[in-house]
Amino acid sequence: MGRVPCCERENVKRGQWTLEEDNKLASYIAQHGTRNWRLIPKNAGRLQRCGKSCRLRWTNYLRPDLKHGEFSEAEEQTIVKLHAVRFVADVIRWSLIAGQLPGRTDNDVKNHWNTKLKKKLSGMGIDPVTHKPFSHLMAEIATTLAPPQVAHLAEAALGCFKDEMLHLLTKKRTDFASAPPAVTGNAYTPESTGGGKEETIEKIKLGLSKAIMHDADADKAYPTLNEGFRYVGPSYGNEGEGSAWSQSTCTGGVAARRGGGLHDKVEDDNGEEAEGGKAEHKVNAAGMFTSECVLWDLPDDLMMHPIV
DNA sequence: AAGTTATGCAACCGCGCAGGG
DNA sequence: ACCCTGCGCGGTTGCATAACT
Repeated sequence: MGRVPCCERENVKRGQWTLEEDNKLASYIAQHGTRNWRLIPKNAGRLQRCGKSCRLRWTNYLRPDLKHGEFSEAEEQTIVKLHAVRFVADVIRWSLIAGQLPGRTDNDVKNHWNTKLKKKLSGMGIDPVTHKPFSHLMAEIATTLAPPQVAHLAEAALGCFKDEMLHLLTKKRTDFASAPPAVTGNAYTPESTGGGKEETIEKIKLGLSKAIMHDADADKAYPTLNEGFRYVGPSYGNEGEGSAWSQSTCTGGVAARRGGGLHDKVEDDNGEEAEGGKAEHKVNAAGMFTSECVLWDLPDDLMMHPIV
């Protein structure tokens, strides 16, 4: 037996809400509150909406305490910080994150994260899922694989990267007349590069290897970027005044660095050692962010928020 | 100016949980 | 113990608009 739908599909309007519908719903809720969403559409001036739709419209848009418009820099930083904590806890609860931002809904926060903040972090060379620099992740992966597997992985990744770069460059119609192989027209195909793919991959691999083998100066701060965003945690590499390239390629032996690994041993409140597992992350989420592997300078009140 | 692509937001979908009967 | 209902949640989709060609 399937799940009973929340409402009859017929005679139920969908899509954008009109001003009239908003007014009906808002005035009804102002008088009667939000008990029993299923009955609200009928009672609120015969709204042809299902109760669930009404609830969403109210909670995400019509509530008088909601804040609309751009997210402030402080709000963005809070989202990123809490997202990092939630990741460690294995659970991203947008509602809890939104709870720290008065006037913002979980939907707001989620959308802002998906459309802007993820790109922002990626642009900084930081993986928005793990909140670690891409270089660090690559190094971590490399340490867990046998050399032939690493080579295959690197080749595959670089092939994708190269294709993407060429796609972008040709799309922008950048003139690389002096940089063979020339890409003719703006219809890029791997073949159109004149067979230089293997060579290019080899060059990039060589460059990567050099970067990875480079001696670490691991305590430099992560580069400050534009738009007021600053990663305040420890450095994962030896990046300096780097471009996105230097951020993502110069790992500087970070694989051996302790503290940021996904499977590092950590201690709980009783000093007992644990390894792996969800509970471990929950217990140590705050601890991790107040120790060497701190990613963001979280204030105590945020850190102490229970992780569910 | 017209067509195409990218972006951001609002809304929807379906699952899981909690509480009541 | 089981079923039903309401609600909350995260993931996804659809659409309007901006940006680009």
